Amino acid sequence: MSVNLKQLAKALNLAPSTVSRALRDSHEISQDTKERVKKLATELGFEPNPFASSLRQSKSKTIAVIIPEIENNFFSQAMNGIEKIAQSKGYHVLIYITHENFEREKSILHLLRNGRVDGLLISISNSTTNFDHIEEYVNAMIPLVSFDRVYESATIPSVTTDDVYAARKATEHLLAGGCKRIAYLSMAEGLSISARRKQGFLDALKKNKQATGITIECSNDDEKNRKLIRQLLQQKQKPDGIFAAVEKLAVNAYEVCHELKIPVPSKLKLISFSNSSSTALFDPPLSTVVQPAHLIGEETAKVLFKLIEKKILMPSEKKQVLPSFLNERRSSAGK
Amino acid sequence: MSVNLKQLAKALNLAPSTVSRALRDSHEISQDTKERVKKLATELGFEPNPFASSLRQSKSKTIAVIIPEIENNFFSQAMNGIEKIAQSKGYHVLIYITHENFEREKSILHLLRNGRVDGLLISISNSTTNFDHIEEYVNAMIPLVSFDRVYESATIPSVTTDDVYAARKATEHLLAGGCKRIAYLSMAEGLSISARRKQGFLDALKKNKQATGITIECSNDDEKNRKLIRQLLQQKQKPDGIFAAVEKLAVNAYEVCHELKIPVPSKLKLISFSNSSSTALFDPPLSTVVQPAHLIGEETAKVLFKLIEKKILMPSEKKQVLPSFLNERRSSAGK
DNA sequence: CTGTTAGCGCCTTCAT
DNA sequence: ATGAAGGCGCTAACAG
Repeated sequence: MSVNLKQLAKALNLAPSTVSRALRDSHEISQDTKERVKKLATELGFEPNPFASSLRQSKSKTIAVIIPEIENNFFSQAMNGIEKIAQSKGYHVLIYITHENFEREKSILHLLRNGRVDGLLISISNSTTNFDHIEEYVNAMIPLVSFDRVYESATIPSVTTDDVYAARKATEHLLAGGCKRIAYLSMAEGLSISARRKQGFLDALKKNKQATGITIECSNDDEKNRKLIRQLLQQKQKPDGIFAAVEKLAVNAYEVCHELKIPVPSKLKLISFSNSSSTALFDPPLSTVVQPAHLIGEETAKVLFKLIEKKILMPSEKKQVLPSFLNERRSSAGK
Repeated sequence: MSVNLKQLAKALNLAPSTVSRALRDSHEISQDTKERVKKLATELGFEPNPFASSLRQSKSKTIAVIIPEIENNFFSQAMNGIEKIAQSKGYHVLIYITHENFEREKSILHLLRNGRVDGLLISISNSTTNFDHIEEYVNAMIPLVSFDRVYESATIPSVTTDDVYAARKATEHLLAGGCKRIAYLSMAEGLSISARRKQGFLDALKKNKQATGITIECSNDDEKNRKLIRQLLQQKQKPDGIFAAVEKLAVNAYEVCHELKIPVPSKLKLISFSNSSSTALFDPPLSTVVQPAHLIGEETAKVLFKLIEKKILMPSEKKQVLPSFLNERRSSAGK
């Protein structure tokens, strides 16, 4: 391949150790040699072999990001934020997609327990029920931070949004618009996040005695979801409001509304968690609860780097909660 | 950290090399020892140090993906396809986002010229005009495949869609719907892909003498784009059709149409390149040219792995062209 | 079938 | 301010 330290040293009539120090700006090298070394290094396009230095220093300058999916605005925005911080720190980013598969998540984590990365960021798959594979990292003292879909543990830092609050606000918004019977479309129970959003939904209803709530468990299967929603909207006691826990389900709901020609928002109001900006162009424009995904990514990465650099975390950084934003649009407009 | 090969060997009363071979299923190790070794290895949770073996074998089992952005359905879908193939091959994936910045692209490529990865996939930034940094890889014999936004070079394999054809088809679709004056909204000239789409647009118009075309150069700035489109739609000779080269611009066009209350498709027909499935819910549903992004990702990765494994590429694999799909929806419905 | 030896390229003592 | 030597953990070549 290309030139290595030894060759560079020979070309300069210096010892490899001197060259190594010069390149790393050691104070015990004369200004003169430093310049000489750096000049030739760039000329020859020298780049230190990352494996040799990782092996020697046992650190990789690499982090891993493990996410359930990437074709999802929330995760791609978070990824963007993470990559930005990592790049600014001179770190490399490995990406792993679990496809919501617990076994895959386990085996990826297992794979990374060997020093390949200096730390990892994870958003947990929705099929994950056991957290031993995460606990292992705590024991192994490898920095790990979880975000959004977090593992609720005292020892692992996390960055989330206040899903309970946001879901309550969204539900209250529907109630304020006059909804009396609201359906909550949820995805994958067992996920902390899903439980929290449902909690907020129920909290809002509890405080409002005139309204009732229904909960519909949906899945990743669009066809099945539409069927469920179709049944929901065709029964005698049909809802006048729908709160979708994830954008995908709002899309399914829209599809059914279009199909059954149910006027939104006059007969049915809709709101959903979503990070897609084009929901503004939906027919009608979809009201959304937007999570600060990019910021979540940035903050998660920042916390990880503090851990990697062995800095002390402020108490507020250990469990960071960022506010979501309610975007009121026509789909939930009051009468 | 955890246990290493030497310790494992000592615990088994074997030489490190024997253990190494046993774990890699070498044919010259007895079934008996293999089992003994593997048993203890999993018991102790042994994972070989990746840097030591990468250093020794000078291969990293890692590829890099360099893309202009990730908050874009095309790229996140392509990424998904790439990651899928890489995972099936047991490879790790490093992700780098250039944010359409040429300098960043250059420095990332520079950074990777040292063996950190066994090969790379790149989709070129739209501010890239010089390709020396790519040529370097050809000279260094490091496998590199470009996709979608490719560098047109005889030596570098690529995977694209037939943008000329797809753009021509989309334009012809507008013409068939009765459009006489079509505006083409383009992003970032200088990009091969943009040039190709424009070419297809012009080709279609050339064959149709009754219609004329206008070209509008847009940018990444939504505000400016809307202003340009507003001007376009308010002039005396306004277009009756718009073809957006990227989804972002279609969104801008929709925004302006809503704002100016221009009825789509009766007064203005719209079509756009896009990989967002929720365009079906737009008001009105947006006609799109959809690229097979996931497949492009898969194919690109497959070609890269053939290169890495030093397999011969079939002629058809060197410059792979996959078909896009025209999704006719209401926004471009004929009168 | 298993062990011994050497070295991948770098960084870090320890000398000078 | 510079050099020499050793070793990070693994694997491949060479013995036996």
